Amino acid sequence: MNDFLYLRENNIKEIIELMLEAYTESYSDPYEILKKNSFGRAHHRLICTVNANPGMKVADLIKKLKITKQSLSRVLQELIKDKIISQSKGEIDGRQRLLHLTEKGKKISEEIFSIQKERILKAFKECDSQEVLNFKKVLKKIINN
Amino acid sequence: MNDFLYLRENNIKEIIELMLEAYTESYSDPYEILKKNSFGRAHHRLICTVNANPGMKVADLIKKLKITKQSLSRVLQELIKDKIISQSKGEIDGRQRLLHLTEKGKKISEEIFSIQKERILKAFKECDSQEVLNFKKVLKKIINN
DNA sequence: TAATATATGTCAGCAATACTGACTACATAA
DNA sequence: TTATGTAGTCAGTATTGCTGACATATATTA
Repeated sequence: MNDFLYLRENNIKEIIELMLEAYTESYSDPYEILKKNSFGRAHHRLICTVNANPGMKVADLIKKLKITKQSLSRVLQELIKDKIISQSKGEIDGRQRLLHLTEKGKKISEEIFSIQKERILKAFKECDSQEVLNFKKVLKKIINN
Repeated sequence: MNDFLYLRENNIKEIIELMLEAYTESYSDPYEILKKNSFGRAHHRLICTVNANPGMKVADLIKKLKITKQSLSRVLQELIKDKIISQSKGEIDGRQRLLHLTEKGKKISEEIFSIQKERILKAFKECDSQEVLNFKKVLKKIINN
């Protein structure tokens, strides 16, 4: 018996397309809230990433978002000016600027999240815990490469 | 016993961020091949979606990609001019333009896919069939809302 | 200490992707 | 026939991304 159908080209191709769809849907859900705050896709990605990695340095943010420091800078300075994100000097390496969400930033992040959560929660409620656990495990494997 | 930890806010928040990362990584892998053909992110999304939904109509493509018809048009016309995508008049409804990859389009799509596949295959090889099956199931649930 | 390397920031210009609004052409449906 | 739906187009603008060049502060190395 062939137990490796899940490694077949057609299955992988389908999954790659499903990931595009799931991402496009999930990250367009909070469009209105973002717009209300004059934020776009770039701000969203930045807020979400800093929220998940408090205290990360600028270089790491650039690597994760896969944009140049000049592209990052425009959006980051906007968010710092709006007091959504704060910077602190690295204690070990004083050249680094460590990024955090401010209280205001956390509040907006929660608003955004609460919208995105709806879709995910609805999906997860139709699944059991093992299925969601496996979903998360595979997601992580896709990233760690 | 609480079997619903997987529905908790922090878990969902983490997964939303993982989806952003996995998408960003997966869809930047084939950057060089796209660049070689003078294609960008927009062309990539379009090729991937038409490949997964041969014969889809323009309106459906707009809905899936969540862009305006004007934004779509520029990129679509480029791909039609380059003979990557072809249009045919709908047989039932003559107003529709049904989209297909040409032979050339299928070839490029395969090239792109073969690069993206590497990451996914490597991840899947570290998982068993049930885990991948569950991953796909949950992805689909996230989309169908 | 002096020279070099690293992390970050900034300025200028350009390219790609996306938006709105207005209008046209054609096919279908009422 | 008239109204509606599908697609295409033109013009202008906003956002997000890029490259190249240069500046500043801090850390590391010779």
